[in-house]
Amino acid sequence: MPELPEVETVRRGLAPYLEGRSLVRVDVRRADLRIPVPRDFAGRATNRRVERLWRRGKYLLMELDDGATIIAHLGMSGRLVLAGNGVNGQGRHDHVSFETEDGTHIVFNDPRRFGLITLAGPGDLENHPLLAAMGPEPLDPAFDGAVISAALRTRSASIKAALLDQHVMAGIGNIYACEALFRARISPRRKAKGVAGQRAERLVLALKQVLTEAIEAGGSSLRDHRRPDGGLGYFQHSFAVYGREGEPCPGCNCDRDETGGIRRMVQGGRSTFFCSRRQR
DNA sequence: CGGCAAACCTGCGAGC
DNA sequence: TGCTCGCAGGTTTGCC
Repeated sequence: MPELPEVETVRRGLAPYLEGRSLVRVDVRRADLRIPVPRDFAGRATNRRVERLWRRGKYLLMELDDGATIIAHLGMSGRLVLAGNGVNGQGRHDHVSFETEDGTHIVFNDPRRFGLITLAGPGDLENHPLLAAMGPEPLDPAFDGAVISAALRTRSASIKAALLDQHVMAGIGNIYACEALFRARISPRRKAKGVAGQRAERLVLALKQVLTEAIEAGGSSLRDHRRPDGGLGYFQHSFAVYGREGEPCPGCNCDRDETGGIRRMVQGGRSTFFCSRRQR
């Protein structure tokens, strides 16, 4: 499910229930996620207070009062939801659950188990292998044309592939890569190193805008994404190209013919949606 | 380094 | 109704 806006939506939804609260009970019902939940996970998290719920790229991070940090990634199908919204903590794919001191139950549910929950000890987060090499946050004010140009300058891969590479920048997935390239009018086939100057400026602006708008809309609910309260995001209604193969291009209104309309191609095994007339 | 395919795992919709 | 196929928002690994 989750790219940066969806993870940020989850963070915002859960923060009021977690920040400043102690975890009085932690249950691991299934530990064989993408990387195994550590054996001592429940013991190390129980009776710790959550100081801060924050996000790095697509990772949700729960900083605990002993300096350790719970690391969660939702993979393709993961959810972190408040119990009671169709999830009770006992379901087939309810793998980990947390209960806070005021009786709130939060459940990590992930049918495909591409997600993970683990824990970094005090001081270990910065060097944690999952996070250490991650690129900059696209919504950081310091993320600008110069930063993105420097990150892309050495990359001969396509710009679409570069956007999906979490070492280049953090949090972009297939949907927002397609949407940002459309807004920036850049061909997904263009070499990443060819995105500099004005193109880089347009791309930075497009990324910031599409991510911000998506967060404001509560993310995109296609198959799996739910807000922590069970509610739907609705940014999917604002997609310009993603999943719109065969439709007229909303930018130039070109219709489906030799050169126009929204087309789908496969890059690196992932679908790319684009308008070859508008994106160069 | 790059590009690609496959692997991880389950569910869903389309088509027959 | 029921089966098979293809596809899915992510990431890693291995091969050429």
